[in-house]
Amino acid sequence: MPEKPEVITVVRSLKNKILSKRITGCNIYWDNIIAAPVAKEFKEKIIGETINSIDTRGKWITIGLDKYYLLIHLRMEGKFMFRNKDDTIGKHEHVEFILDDNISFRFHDVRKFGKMYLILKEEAETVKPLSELGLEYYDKNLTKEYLYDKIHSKKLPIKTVLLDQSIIAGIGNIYDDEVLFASGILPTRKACDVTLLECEDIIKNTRIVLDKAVKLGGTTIKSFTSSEGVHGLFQNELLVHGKSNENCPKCGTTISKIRVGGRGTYYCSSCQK
DNA sequence: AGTGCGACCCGAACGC
DNA sequence: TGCGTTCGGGTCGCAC
Repeated sequence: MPEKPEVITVVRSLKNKILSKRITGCNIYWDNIIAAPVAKEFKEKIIGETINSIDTRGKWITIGLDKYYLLIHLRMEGKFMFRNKDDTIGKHEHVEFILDDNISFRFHDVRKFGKMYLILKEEAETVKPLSELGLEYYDKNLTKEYLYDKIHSKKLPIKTVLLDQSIIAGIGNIYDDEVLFASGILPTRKACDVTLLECEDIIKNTRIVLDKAVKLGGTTIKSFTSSEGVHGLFQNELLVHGKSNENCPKCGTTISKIRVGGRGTYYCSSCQK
């Protein structure tokens, strides 16, 4: 499930493939991937635009065109494929951009959960989805005071609150578990019971865990590959997520699995308080 | 306003 | 073996 480190990895691998190319054609095979504007309009507007930049904002890929930003969310299994213009469309290829070198740049998503928006550049920061996003994990403004202020009145579990993209953008289910383990905090603790000092720990560990994951090219579990043939290595570094019935690497206690806010959650009942 | 939950999807894993 | 059922994952939008 692409979270921030995986999205950064995808963007890195896309840069030398699509940057400065012009979009000469667009085909949409599953309309629901296109969140806005409607598919027909999306297609008409994007043709003729040049790809000037590629970046990330939260878990969104932000592709800077001439007049628009193309925003792409991979959700669980979205990935990109490069094919020749006339190659057969695969079962899970839902959107196709023809580039001016006759390469077909395709969005592949088994679950069809991915989303794309085409938004006027000047509106990008003020309309959904980017307007709803909180701070990046590396943002200097992400301080313990910021986090404490955002969460100290919330009764939801800390795990759930860290998944809230309007507070810190980019943490998903996997890194959430890892950050809370590193911080020694039970995922079920109410956010309002988390202290200022613990907020500092959470931020520090978020930076350590996500930076390391970025260095290793993200986590490859299930079907995530950043782009064709690109595999991350961070799955080897996971300490608790997906480790139910294995031993805690710190104390040897069996790792527990529960559901928190509907999400599979892994933790050590001895190390996390 | 804050919170909870169904919808969106379909392959894999599971149960019988 | 083969069938039917459940699960998971991020985000949106609706209901309370």
